[in-house]
This record gives sequence, C-alpha cells and structure tokens, in this order.
Amino acid sequence: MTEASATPSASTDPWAPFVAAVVASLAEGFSSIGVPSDPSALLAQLDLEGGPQGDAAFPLHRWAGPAGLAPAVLAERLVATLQPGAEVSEVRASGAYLNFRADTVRLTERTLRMVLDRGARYGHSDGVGIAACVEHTSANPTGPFHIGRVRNAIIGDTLARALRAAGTPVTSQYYVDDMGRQAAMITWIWSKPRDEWPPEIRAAVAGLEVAGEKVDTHRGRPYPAASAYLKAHPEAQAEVAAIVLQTESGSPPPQHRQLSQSILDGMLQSLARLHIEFDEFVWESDFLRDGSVERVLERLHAAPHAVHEANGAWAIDTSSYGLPKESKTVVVQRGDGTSLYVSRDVAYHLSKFSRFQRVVDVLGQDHRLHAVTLDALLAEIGESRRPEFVIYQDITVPDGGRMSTRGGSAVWLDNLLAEAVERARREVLTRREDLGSGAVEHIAEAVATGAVRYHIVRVASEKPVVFRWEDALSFEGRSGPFCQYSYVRAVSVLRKADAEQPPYPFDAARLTDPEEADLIRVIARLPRTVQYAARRSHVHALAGYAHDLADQFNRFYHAVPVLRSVEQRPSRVALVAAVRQTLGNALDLLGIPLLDAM
RNA sequence: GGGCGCGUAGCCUAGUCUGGAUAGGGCACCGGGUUCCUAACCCGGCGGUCGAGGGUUCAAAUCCCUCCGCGCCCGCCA
Repeated sequence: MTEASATPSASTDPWAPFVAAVVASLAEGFSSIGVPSDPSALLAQLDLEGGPQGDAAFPLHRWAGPAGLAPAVLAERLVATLQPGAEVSEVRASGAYLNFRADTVRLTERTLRMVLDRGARYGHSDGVGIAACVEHTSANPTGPFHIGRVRNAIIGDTLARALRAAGTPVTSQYYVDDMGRQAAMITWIWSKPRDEWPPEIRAAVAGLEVAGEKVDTHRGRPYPAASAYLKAHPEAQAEVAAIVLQTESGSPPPQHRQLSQSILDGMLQSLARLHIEFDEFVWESDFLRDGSVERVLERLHAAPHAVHEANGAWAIDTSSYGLPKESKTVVVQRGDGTSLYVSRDVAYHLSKFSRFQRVVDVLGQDHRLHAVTLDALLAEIGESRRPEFVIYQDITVPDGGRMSTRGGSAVWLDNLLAEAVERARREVLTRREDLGSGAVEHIAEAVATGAVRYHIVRVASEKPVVFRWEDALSFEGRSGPFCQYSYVRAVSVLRKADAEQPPYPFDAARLTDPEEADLIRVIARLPRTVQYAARRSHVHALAGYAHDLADQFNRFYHAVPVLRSVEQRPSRVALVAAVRQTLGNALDLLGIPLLDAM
C-alpha cells in the first residue's frame, strides 16, 4: 500500500502490467454493476503489500455505500463479473475484500527477462527531465570526522544514489565553511610557530602526535584546547576576530584556505572508505568574493519586513512566518557591515536554484530553525522556490549524552571504522582459515563498512539513534553483512554452474515452487521501492528491501536445490543470477560493497 | 516557557503522508536442522493496552484534541 502510489512503468517495473490489469478489471467490474469509479482512486486503494491472501488486495467499504450493498455482498457480486486473465490468475472474494493473485509464470518470465536484460540498470527508471542537488555532510573542517555527522553523510549519499536510480540527475554538494570562527580558529593556531602556542594548548597535544598520522587528526588535535583557551582570553579572541574580518573582506591569511582544505582532505579519506564521495565542493567564501552575498543583502534591506537597527545592523522581522517569538527577528548583517551565516546561505541557495529544479538539504534536527529561517528569508526577497529539507535526529551515546564535537570523549569515524574492521577480521578468521591475509583484509574492510552503513541507514531519519558498538557492528540478522553474505551465496552458486552461462536461458514454467514464486515477487519489487525511497526521501526503505530480498533468497536456498536439480537446473540458475543482480543493485544503492567470498 | 521531532513486545525497528483483513522484521531467550550449492544461514516457539485519555468514523498504530515522557532549537555562532 505504501509503495503503491509510485508511478509504475511497464518498461522498468515488472509489477506494472499486473497492477494495470487489476485496476482495469476493477473498473470494468464496477461499471458492469453500474457503480462509477475512477482508476486513480482504485489504484490509491489497492494494497500491494502481498502475502498469503494474494498480491493485491482491494477493500470495498468505500464503494459499498454508492453501490447500496454491504461490502461483503458487493465483493461477491463483483467477483462474479471478474474473469482471470493473462496477468491475473485468480480473483477471490474474502469478506469485504477482493484478492488478486498474479500469474506466476507470466510475472516470472517478465521479471527475470527484465533483470537479466537491464543488468545494473534494473531498479533504475528513466529520467523525467529534472536536475537535483543534494547537499549533505558539510561538516566544518576543524578536525577528524565525527560519527554524529556520519548519519548526515550516509543519508545524503544514499538519497543521491536513490534519486539517480529514480531517473533524476543528481549533483551532490559539500558546503565548506571557511568563513566562520571555527575555520578562523584553525588558522589562528596553525599560523603560529609551535613555540608561540599558549602552554595550555601545547600541553593538550603533548605526547599524542604520531609520525604519519592523518592530517585531520593532526591539525584538529589542538582545536578543543584552543577553543577553551579563547573563551578565557579576550586578546586572543580579538586575533581570531581579525582573521574572520580579513576573510570577510576577501583577503584571508595566506594559509587559511589551504589549512581548511588539508583537514577536509583527511575527513574525505575517511568518508571514501564508506564509498561516500562528492561531485562538487562549494566554498562559503566564494559567495562573498563573487558579490552574491552583497546582492542578497541589498535585497534584504529592501525586504517588506526589514529593520535597520540603531547600530547599523540589518534584521528581518519574521514573526509572520511562524517562527518562535523569541527568534522572530533575524539579524542578517552585523553593525560593522559583515554578513552572517544565514545571509550567505541565502546566496548559496539562489545559486542552487539557478542550476537545479529540485534542491535537497540534509540537516540535523539542530538546524531545523535555520531551515525555517532560510525559507522566511527567501520569501522576503521574493524568491518563490524552496529547498526540501531532510531532517535527521542526532546519534546519541547510551548515557543519553549528545555526541558533541566539543566533548573530550568524542568518537571519530576513524575509530569506529578501526573497531569495525578489527571485529570483522576476527569474524572472518574464525570462519575461513584457508584465506591469505590479503583476502582477509579485503573482506574485513568490506564487511565492516557495510555493517556501519547499513546500521545507520536502516532507521528512518526522523528517529533518534542510540549508538552501541554491539548493535553498530552486528553481522547477523538485519545487517549489512547478512545481505553481503546472501549475495556471496548467489555468486558462489553461479561460479559452480559451469554448464549455465549468460544470458542464462530459463523456462518460467519450471519456477513455480512456493519459495521460487515468493522470491520472484521480491525481486520484482526493487523498481517500486527505489521510486518510493526517492520520492519520499525514505532511504531506509532500501535497507529494508535488501534485507527482504536476502531473507527470501536464503529461504529459497535452503528449500530448493539448484545445482543438484535436473530439469529445473538451468532455470534455477537463471533465478540465482537474477538474485545476484538485484541484490547487488540494491547494495550499490546503499553504498555497501559487494564481495565474491566471505 | 514557546516551536519542532520522537514514543510500536526485555532491547532495536517497519508500517503513520493517502484510515481498511489476525501490526511485519531483527536481537535476546527456548527447541530443532550441516554425509547436501558457504550455518555470517534455515525451521519452529515465546513475547504487543502501537506512551495515556478523549473524539471523528462502518473501520484508528495511522486523522483531530488534551496530557505525559524523551530529544533538539530559541546568538549581531555556524
């Protein structure tokens, strides 16, 4: 039911002809007993969840009134007029419901053919002529990547993949903040020779530095101590403020951007292990340099609710935009003429609108008010377009504390991955004594990163996640490794099927065992799931799908012999090939590595 | 205090947009399964006042109201 309203297309969705046939048959049935019906309303009510009752269920309560009949009576009356056809093998009345069963041979024929023909494109749909931008991650380059922010990166990267598969060309963007106090603080500390560092800061890094350590680890280490030092030393704060001002005026200290870039490079190395990469990096200072911030400020000065404060600052009264009353006045320009983050963000969004029809921002819930403010400012300057916000809740630690970058007990992504790889390595070694160390490391890395990505993407973004090692690095049940393992099984069967080769000819009539029929039905669901995930930005649906498919394949695997069967063998091998392709495509959408052995 | 989000078995979670049949999974726990294609697996069992209360409806986890609990935000920070 949930995924039913995604637009089905017969060329990319194996379920589409069956759904169309059911709707047409219902329309005809209603018409034959003189009850008006609208196909889109019929489709909206159709429940495509599937189950023992059938592949599509249709509740009749809503039509009972217009028909002047009790629902169950209407069901009996309708079922008498409906004939099974090529797509629909069975129609049954059950209480107030009509249950439709798809013709398994027909569905199997179409699904396997589509999967084997389309290959890596199976699950993907044709474009609709819209270009999208997904901005995600955008963590300030002040130190190692923190696991609190990794949820943003995983949701954003998966959404970008899902949108691409759904036919929308996507540009992923990382917005790099080189304008604020945080970046200035990095420049402040690192542009000084080490012996000019305040003793407190020197003490904080003493003995911790290791030769060859990652640049983000190295450059980020003094940051917490520097932050604390600055709070207590106004004269040092003034130095940082001077750097902010230089940056604002377009002449930052020479090493400013290079420092940000080097830390960013280290952070990106960590993200790359999770197969998260970006199409573009957008530097905040660019919008100052090209004058677009100035133009935004001019438009804000002339905005309907602009307020010119006594000290020269400019603000916008946003009380008519539903903002909390304590924050109804948003300052957009300081008294000294410098800009603020929100104003620069308006300029950034105008630049996005000029290139993309769909603009998506992935934001932590702490940025919710910022999102509302941004909308209000866009309205104030007469811009009618708006970004879509995908808001996710924080990842917290078990004692309830928020995983803050400022905390001393921070958990870095690098630590998480190191621990994950170590656990995965132990797991591989207990199962496979025959492998060389290179193979072990390769598998451990893939299993570890798959486990981490899956664990974080599996939960709906609006739900909080409590971080526990034993859950995050689970390799069983609903996990990334479970899906990877199922994929490996399919690969393994195909490797041993010497007699059968692509394009894997098959006879759909030989694939009618219950486990085969069920498996086909899950395989056929990928395109619909991708559409749903992209349209609703519910990337966790892809994680659920990958598990469902792996799960059903395992049931099939245990119930039905493939290589040891005789007449069915070629067809079953083709089915396994379709599973490998479909599960592989689903894992690609999730950014989870594929393995051919575990 | 105000705004926003969340609340589903011991733990985690799907379903909530667009109300429909006995609320799907996973972990843990209990009982089975490997001379056979990788047991990171499979089969069976146990476990639910869908936070509480009211309302709307033929029908409510889903919509409306009130309340409770948890989280986040409410800077001339980003």
